[in-house]
Amino acid sequence: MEYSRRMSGNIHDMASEGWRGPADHIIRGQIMEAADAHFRQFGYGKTTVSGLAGAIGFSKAYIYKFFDSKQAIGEAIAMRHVVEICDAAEKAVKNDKTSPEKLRLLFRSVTKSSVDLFFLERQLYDMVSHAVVEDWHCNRVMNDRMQALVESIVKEGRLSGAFERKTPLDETCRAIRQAMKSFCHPAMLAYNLDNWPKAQNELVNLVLRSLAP
Amino acid sequence: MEYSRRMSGNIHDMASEGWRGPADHIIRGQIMEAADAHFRQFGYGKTTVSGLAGAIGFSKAYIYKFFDSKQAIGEAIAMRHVVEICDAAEKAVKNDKTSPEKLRLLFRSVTKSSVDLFFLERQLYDMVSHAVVEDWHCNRVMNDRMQALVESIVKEGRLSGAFERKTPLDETCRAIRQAMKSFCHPAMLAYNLDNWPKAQNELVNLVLRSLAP
DNA sequence: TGAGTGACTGATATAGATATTAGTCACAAC
DNA sequence: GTTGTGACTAATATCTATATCAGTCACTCA
Repeated sequence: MEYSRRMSGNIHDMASEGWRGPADHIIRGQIMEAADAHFRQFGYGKTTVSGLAGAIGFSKAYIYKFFDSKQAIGEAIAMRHVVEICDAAEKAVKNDKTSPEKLRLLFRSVTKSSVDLFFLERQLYDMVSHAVVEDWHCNRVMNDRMQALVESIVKEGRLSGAFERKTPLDETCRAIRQAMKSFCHPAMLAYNLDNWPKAQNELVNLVLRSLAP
Repeated sequence: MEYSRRMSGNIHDMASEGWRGPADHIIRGQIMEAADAHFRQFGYGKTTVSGLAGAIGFSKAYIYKFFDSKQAIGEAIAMRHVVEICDAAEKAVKNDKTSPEKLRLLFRSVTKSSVDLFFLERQLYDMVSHAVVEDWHCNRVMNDRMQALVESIVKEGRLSGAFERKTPLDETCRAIRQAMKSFCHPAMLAYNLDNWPKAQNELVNLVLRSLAP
């Protein structure tokens, strides 16, 4: 299916909340493609379920054979973009760089993805913001993957001797993510649009100094 | 005057933007007291300039002999609370504690003040939020004072040998304030209400590790 | 000349009637 | 049993007429 190719991992484990009927039905993919296009063009609020149904040549009632609600469709689309952001971040750190470099690249990648979404696909950004602010399921997925990524980098850095080993691992990782929230959280992104590369670089420098052995 | 006693420093330098007529006129004080009470009770949006005027026994037109606009009154009130928060912070670090302790106390004080405002005076908090988000004048004042406070603590810590001296002072201070934004910025406060003492403590620990010589 | 105001305007908010929309269900066609 | 829908309801959004409000100004009164 078109849509599942764009997902990493098992799409059903991550995005199947609010789904109805067969998970791999072809119509589900058509609904999601239509939803993606409509959310991009009109935004989440102005998109109607009837419009979605019309776009793929069915009646509105049929949509509800595949999704619990309009929000469930929104979550599925938001999840795709959240997964894209996470995938890009994982790809950015999957190389031969040092642990400090990886941490730097991780946050640069996430912020870059978010800022791009903010500027290039504002309608989608607004929806993803809602997802984060209202703590949709996809937000949990995002947080878990980010936590895991940070943890793996810090662990690696500790093993290689690049990072200190005294502070408890979980505290360190929580604090790092908290520090970076002022760049990653949608509610803050708007205040850092002008000079985020410099400000973020300085913040990562601080984080790396805190990790020094 | 009642109101100026509650200010530290020169109130005219800080809050006189949008003022009209004599700065020390007794009516100005009455307007501000009425405004403070109305903003507390009804919020900024639901408070009317006519209501303010009626409360002190004058007509609405007279108010405009003292303030450019309703927002100017709002700024003056927001400034009072911003100044209170800053004063509390300065008081919290004016003791014989070590520099690391001071940094810890500084951020604890600011967050505490903000959270208290959030819970106890929600209407005022909403107004102060607007002031910060829309970058009113009082926000500049707040930022400048906070920057100065952080800088003085870091400088002192560097002199005493408690903090490292390699990183440029201004970069260090900017990064520290950026890191703490996820607790100080009104847009983020709501997401950290549940466990801010623990999360903030961990973040300050990280900052202090980054400052270690 | 300074203190104070009624009456005015354009912009904004409110309210209530109207129209869309999300979501369900019984049912038809195959 | 699977695919698909028209008709329905309750909730929500949109529209519009009305009222309120921010802000000004010419004016009065002392």
